Amino acid sequence: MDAVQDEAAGKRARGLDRAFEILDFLRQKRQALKPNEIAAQIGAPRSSVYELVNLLLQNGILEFTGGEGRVYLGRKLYFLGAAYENHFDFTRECEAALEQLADETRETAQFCMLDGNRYTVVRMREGARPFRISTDVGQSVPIPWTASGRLLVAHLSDQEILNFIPPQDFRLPNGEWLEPQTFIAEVRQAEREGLFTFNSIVDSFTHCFAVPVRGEEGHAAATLCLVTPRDDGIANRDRYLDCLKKAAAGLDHAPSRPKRT
Amino acid sequence: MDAVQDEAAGKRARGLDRAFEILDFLRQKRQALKPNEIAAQIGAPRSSVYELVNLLLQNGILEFTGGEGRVYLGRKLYFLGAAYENHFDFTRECEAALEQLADETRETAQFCMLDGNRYTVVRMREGARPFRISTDVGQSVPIPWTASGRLLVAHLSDQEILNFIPPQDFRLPNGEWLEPQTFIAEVRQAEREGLFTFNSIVDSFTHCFAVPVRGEEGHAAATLCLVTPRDDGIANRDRYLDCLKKAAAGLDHAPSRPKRT
DNA sequence: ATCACATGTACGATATATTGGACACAAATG
DNA sequence: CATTTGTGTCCAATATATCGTACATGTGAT
Repeated sequence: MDAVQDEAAGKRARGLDRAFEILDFLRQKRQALKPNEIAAQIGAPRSSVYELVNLLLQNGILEFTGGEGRVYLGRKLYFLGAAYENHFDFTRECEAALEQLADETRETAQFCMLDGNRYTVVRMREGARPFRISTDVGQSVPIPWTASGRLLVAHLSDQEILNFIPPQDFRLPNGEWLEPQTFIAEVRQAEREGLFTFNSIVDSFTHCFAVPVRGEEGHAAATLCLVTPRDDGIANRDRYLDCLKKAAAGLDHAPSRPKRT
Repeated sequence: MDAVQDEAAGKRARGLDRAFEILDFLRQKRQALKPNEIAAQIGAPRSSVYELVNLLLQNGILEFTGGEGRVYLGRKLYFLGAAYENHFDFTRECEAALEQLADETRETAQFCMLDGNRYTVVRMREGARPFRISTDVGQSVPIPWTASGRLLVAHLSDQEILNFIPPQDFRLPNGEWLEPQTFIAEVRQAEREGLFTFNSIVDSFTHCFAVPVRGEEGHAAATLCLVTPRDDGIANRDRYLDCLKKAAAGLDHAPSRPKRT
C-alpha cells in the first residue's frame, strides 16, 4: 500500500521500523558500525538509535564486533534465517539448477529475488571467465537496473508498479533517466515472452538473460539469470535461453513449497 | 543482567521485545500460525499481536503462508541471516570439520552454539547408524540437558551461570531435578579438562562427547559433539576424543573471525 | 435455534517510547 | 592553547503505541 512511509515531517518513527531500518542498513554496509555512525548515516536521532541498538543487543539480534563499540548483525538473525530457509526449502534445488547452468553454459548464473521493493542476487555461481560482476550477492539494487526486475514485478498492475518502485530508482547508474512508461512496456513484453534479455545498463560489457521461476501464486517468485560477455551472449542466445528455461522448469513452484506437511 | 524481564505484573511489553518473541516462537514451532494462535500460545494480548504481525508483514519479516491468514518467518530474515553468515564465515570450515568427524568415526557429529540462554544444534552430520537423535537442528534446548552446555557457559562465574540459565531448565526431561551446584561442578570439571562426556540425559541409549571451539575472546564460542550408542562411545572413548580435539583445533578462533578486513 | 468458540477489526485511555537537547569527555585540528 | 568533531549518557516533554474491551462474523456442537 504505502510504499513510502517516512514522508511526513515532524512525525515520530515507530521503533520497530527504525530497528529494521538499522538492520537493513548494516546488511547493506556489510560491516560493523558504531551506533553514532548508524544514526548519522540513516538520518535518525542519536538517542533513538542508541536505545534501539541496546535493545537489539540484548535480544541477540545485534552483536558487538570489530571493537570500539561497533555492532553488526547477530547470531539470532542467523537462526531465524536458517529456519526460513528450512521451511521454504529452495536452497538445495536452487544450487543444483545453478550448477547445471554453469556446466552447460560456462557463464555466470544467478538466482535472484525481490528484497522488499528492490532486487537482490540470492545465490550466484561464477562462470568459466569470472569477470567482475557489478552486483554482489546480497546487495540490493534498483529494480529497473536489472533484466530480472522486468519479470519480478510483472504480476502487478501498471499503477501498482509505479507505487511499488521508489521513483529515484528509475535514475540509472550512468545518470540517465529511464522513463517509467518505457520500463512498464518492457515489463509487459517480458511477461508475454516469459523472458527478458538486454545489454546490461549497470556495466557496458555484459549481456543479461533472465527467466522467471514461478511460485505457488503463479507469478515470478524469483528469476534465473545468466550474465555473459556481450558477444558470447548474442551468439549463443537461443541455446542459453533453452538452458535457462529448462533449469527454471525444474524449480517452478519450488520456492514457496514447504519441505513437508 | 536481567535475564527475566517479564516478571512484573501490570507492565506493558515493549513492541520490539514482543516482536522478537513472536519470531522466536514461530521458529520453535517451525510452522505457520494464525496471529490468534500466536497470541494465545505466548500469552500476549491479541490486539498487540495483530498490530505487530501486520507491521512485521509490511517489513517482509513475516510472510503469509499456509493459507487462512497464517504467517511464518519472512524472506527478509533469510537475507539478514545470510549477511551474518557471510560476515562470520564459520559455515564452510564447520562443514569440513563435521565431514572429517563423520568419516573418522562414522558417528553423528554436531556443531552447537548458544541461542540466547539455551542450547541449539547449528549443524549436524548423521552417522553411519542414523538412530533417532532427540534434538533436531535449530531447536533450542535447556543448557543443563546437554554435554555441550557444560562447556558453553564455562567462561561465566558461578553466580552468572545461575542468573543466565532459566531456573526451570534444571528440571530434566525425565522429571528429575538437577541441582544447580552439581551442574556448576560439572561445568568447572569440563573447563579444566577441556571436554565433557556423559550418558545422555535426554535419551537412555546414547553417549555424548563435547569439546569447545574457542572464539576470539578465548572461551567456548561453540562446541563440536559426537552422539554415539553407549557401548560404542565407551569402547572408543579415547579415539573419539582425539578426533574431536583435532577437528576443533582446526576451527578455533574461526567462528568469530570476519572473512576479510 | 441456541450456545460456545475461533477469528479478525475498531477504538479510546493511559503508560511509555521516541526525541531533542544538555552534558561530559576524549581526540583531532587549527 | 583554543576549537571542533566524535562519542556516549542522561533527562524531561509529548506524541503515540499498547492493551482492554466491545463488536462482527463464521462455524460447529448441542
